[in-house]
Amino acid sequence: MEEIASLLKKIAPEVAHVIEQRFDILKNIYYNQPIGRRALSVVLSLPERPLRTEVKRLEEQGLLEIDPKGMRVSQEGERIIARLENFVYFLKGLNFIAERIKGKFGCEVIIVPGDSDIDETVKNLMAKEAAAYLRSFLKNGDIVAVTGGTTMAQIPKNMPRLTGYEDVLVVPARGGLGERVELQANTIAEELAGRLGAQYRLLYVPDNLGPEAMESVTNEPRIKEVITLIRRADIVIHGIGGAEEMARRRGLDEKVIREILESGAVAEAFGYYFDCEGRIVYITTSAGLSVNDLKNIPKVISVAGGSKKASAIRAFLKYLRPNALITDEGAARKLLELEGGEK
Amino acid sequence: MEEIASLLKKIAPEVAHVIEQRFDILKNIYYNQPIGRRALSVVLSLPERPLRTEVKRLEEQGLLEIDPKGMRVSQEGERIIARLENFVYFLKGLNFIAERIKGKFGCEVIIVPGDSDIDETVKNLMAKEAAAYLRSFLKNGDIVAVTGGTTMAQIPKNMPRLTGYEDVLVVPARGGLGERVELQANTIAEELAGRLGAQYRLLYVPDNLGPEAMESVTNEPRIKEVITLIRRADIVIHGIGGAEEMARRRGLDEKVIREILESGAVAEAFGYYFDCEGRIVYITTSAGLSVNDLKNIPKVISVAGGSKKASAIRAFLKYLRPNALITDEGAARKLLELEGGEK
DNA sequence: ATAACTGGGACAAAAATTATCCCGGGAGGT
DNA sequence: ACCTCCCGGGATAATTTTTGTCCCAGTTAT
Repeated sequence: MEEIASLLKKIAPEVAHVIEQRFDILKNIYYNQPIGRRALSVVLSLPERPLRTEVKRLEEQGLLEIDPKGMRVSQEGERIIARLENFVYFLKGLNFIAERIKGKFGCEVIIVPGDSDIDETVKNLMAKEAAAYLRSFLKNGDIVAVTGGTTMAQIPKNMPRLTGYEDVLVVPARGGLGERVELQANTIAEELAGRLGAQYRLLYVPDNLGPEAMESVTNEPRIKEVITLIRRADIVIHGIGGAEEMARRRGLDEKVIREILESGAVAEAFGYYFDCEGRIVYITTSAGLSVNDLKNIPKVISVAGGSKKASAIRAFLKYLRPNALITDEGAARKLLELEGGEK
Repeated sequence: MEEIASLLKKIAPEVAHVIEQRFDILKNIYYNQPIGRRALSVVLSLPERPLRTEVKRLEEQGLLEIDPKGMRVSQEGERIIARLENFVYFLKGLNFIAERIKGKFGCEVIIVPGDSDIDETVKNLMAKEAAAYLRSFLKNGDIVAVTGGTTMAQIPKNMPRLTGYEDVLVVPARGGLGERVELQANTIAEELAGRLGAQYRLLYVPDNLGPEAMESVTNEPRIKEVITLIRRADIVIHGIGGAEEMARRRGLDEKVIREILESGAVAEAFGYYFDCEGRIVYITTSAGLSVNDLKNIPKVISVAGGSKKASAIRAFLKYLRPNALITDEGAARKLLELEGGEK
């Protein structure tokens, strides 16, 4: 596969673009179906007419079904998407990039093609990889902790319904995050447990309580029990955010935000803010997993993509080496660029 | 490889065409180098301007070197050609066709892309395959018999210079064929022996001698010895010709030609003419291997291509099942067509 | 010398691609 | 039962790309 990709790039480089583009189109239809020609042309930022020719070709190949409701990918098209993603991976030389990142940061690296800053559906690809990766070693008895975020929210949706994981326990890594419900860790934990046919426990603790309020809440027996379970997690899957974006999404005070940013924060994970050297510069008061606990957790999986997040990812990786990083092409390329520029 | 080819055909069928065309171009430059743009446009029957754009692309990729003497393929280009041929094989679905022919005729089938009726260089591909196939089982002590013909003539040229075959003996399958010297069995035997570093014995006996003349010639001790060796051959590599074409090339009388054709002859091999059912309808008087001897020869390799020869190949295969058939796309497709039409 | 190649450049004609409309129809919300 | 919105498909004109066909200067083999 890898060899053919390089062969193709040599003999017909323009062709690579065509294939990548068709993959993008197919993928975007798949995750937005049914969708119309014009709406699609907007999300792909591709002129309508060229899109139309492309779509027509795909339809002729039987990969697309197209009726007055809009376009959908056919069963055959679905099968093609998976194989195509794999091929595009090599076509873009992502295997090479993954190898280099692995060399620099010493963790497993999985890269999906695309840039989630430009194309929302790329998050689905990352989530699918995360789900597949989790599944590859998940066993009964494991405790899985998850965080919130847009990419994390896609993981349950990209996990097939399974059986045989009745003794798995899914928990949120930390308390409520003041985000939209569907992006909260609690929601994601519950949904993931649903897909796995597993148990789940939730943790409702507001962020940024005062010290004594926090104390009294965490001493509630039922809450205390959940926190204990969380700290004993075998697997953590978490997102990484940009510092400013996350601070705003959590509705922090403008003053606090300025303070955080002035201290050099670029990344956020688990409610901790990191500067570009991976130093902790601010902590959101919250219940659940602290980053110190991470060292005792056998399997840490970081999931984050988008070229704008590259520096955040880099900062977090400097703080902690996870077992695996699942990211996208946009972030991966930028990450290498940042690293290369420094050396 | 096969899977990627089918993937590519599904997702971007036009691309397949581009790749096949570039392969054709590269291949034709390789076998005719150095060659100019215009001359190439003639042998490819491709308009000059499109060819020019293609050539420019290939040059940009470093596959072509291009100077005032003409175009040549670079070292990298050479490496690409081999890999590309293999890929084009699957892209054209020749694996599938080979399987079907094998099923119908029960012999190994090797198909190379292209049609030697249209593109002369395809004969080189067949010859290269024949050479590689021969090499795969040739061992010291073997006697190899070869016939004449345009495709056969390319075999020595596509055989690398080898050592370790000092005890191999290469002989012509039959006496002189009244053809141009470079296409005669004797010449080919000598050249092949040269490449292998092997021994060779030649056989100069004119075609169509009268019975008593033939008798006296074949009783010559030295000639008799060679004929004995030929009959003991372990491996025979032979071409198959169209009946009319071969009769003319041998300079037979117009009257005889008409007679042969009227008896339904479509194919020629070893000086024997076959009708479309594989029955022998005419025999050129000549010394050497007779088709009866073929049954005692462990390894028979038939090499012939070009869509116009499909019916000749079919006729010969009905007469005798060789161990392997090495042919080209044009003949293979036509062959299946003929078979399919009958069933 | 000269004839027959070579690649590169130029340019008008033709073809394909592009952008941008409009139209009739069905779905979903009201 | 309506009304509105989005759907695919068709049409058209402007624009870009591709195509065919020259000529030219240099190189090589005769």
